[in-house]
Amino acid sequence: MNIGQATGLSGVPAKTIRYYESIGLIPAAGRKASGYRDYDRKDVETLRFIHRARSLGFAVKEVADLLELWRDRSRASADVKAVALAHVAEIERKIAELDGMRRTLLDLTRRCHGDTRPDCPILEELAGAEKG
Amino acid sequence: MNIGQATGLSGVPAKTIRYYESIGLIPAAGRKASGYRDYDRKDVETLRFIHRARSLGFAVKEVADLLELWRDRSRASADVKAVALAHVAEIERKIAELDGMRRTLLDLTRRCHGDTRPDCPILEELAGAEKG
DNA sequence: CCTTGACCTTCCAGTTACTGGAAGCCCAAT
DNA sequence: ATTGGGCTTCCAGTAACTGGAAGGTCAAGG
Repeated sequence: MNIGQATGLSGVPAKTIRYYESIGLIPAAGRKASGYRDYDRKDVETLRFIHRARSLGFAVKEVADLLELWRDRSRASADVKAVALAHVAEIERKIAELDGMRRTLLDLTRRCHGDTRPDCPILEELAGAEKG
Repeated sequence: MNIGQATGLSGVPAKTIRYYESIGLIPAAGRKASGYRDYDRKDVETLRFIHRARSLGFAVKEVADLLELWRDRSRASADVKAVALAHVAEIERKIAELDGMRRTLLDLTRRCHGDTRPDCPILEELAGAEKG
């Protein structure tokens, strides 16, 4: 099938599929006589795997690792679980960071009256607070 | 003062200060006879403002907007508050997205026994689930 | 006076993960 | 024959820096 079909079945945009090929995340697709890339069901399955892994926030490099684990029938499930849990920890770190920002901002906005007057604690804090 | 001093007082790395200058976030610094950039307390104050805004997750473009609001003595505090609240909403959107990933991953890892056996629900879900 | 080391300068390149766009070929249908 | 998609490659741009090379400046020590 053409790249457009693979896109439809996998959810990965054509441009992104070509990009993945260019960085070696997926092997170079076969070609038809026309020069068009040719995909089969197995290729689409791989693309779907990649699409899901990316949507769970795994970096492309991590997806490459997961693909390897996926193809290695002899790997221990503990290896996969370790990768997943490390990623969860990273996600939790990001959430904590964002939550800190959110709290600080909400605190600042609560103290800003938000009317037509010019004085604003938000800017004052950004300008002068010793903490941050 | 030299750029190194400005870095020490503002928390913004020298390379980043030069970068901010190159993109126009801050005006070009004055120069000494030697060609070294020369900063004063006001410059450092601006850099600290930028540093804090960035640490709260504002994009550089948004920081530029905040700097303008900061310098505009006649702006309404409501304008500043609107920017801050919009940013809070964006942060909350990101947190929700990350939390969704986290939940899914924790669900998968709970179902993976994580021992030396090769079968692993994590990879199986990535490979085959219809949802994701 | 000379050297040493820290600090400064500019410029180029790399990072992450795509995405947009231009120029041009291929294919099916009218 | 011509239209309209879909496909090809390649170049460039995005966000926000960061690393590194080559070389100028400055203050201190001998």
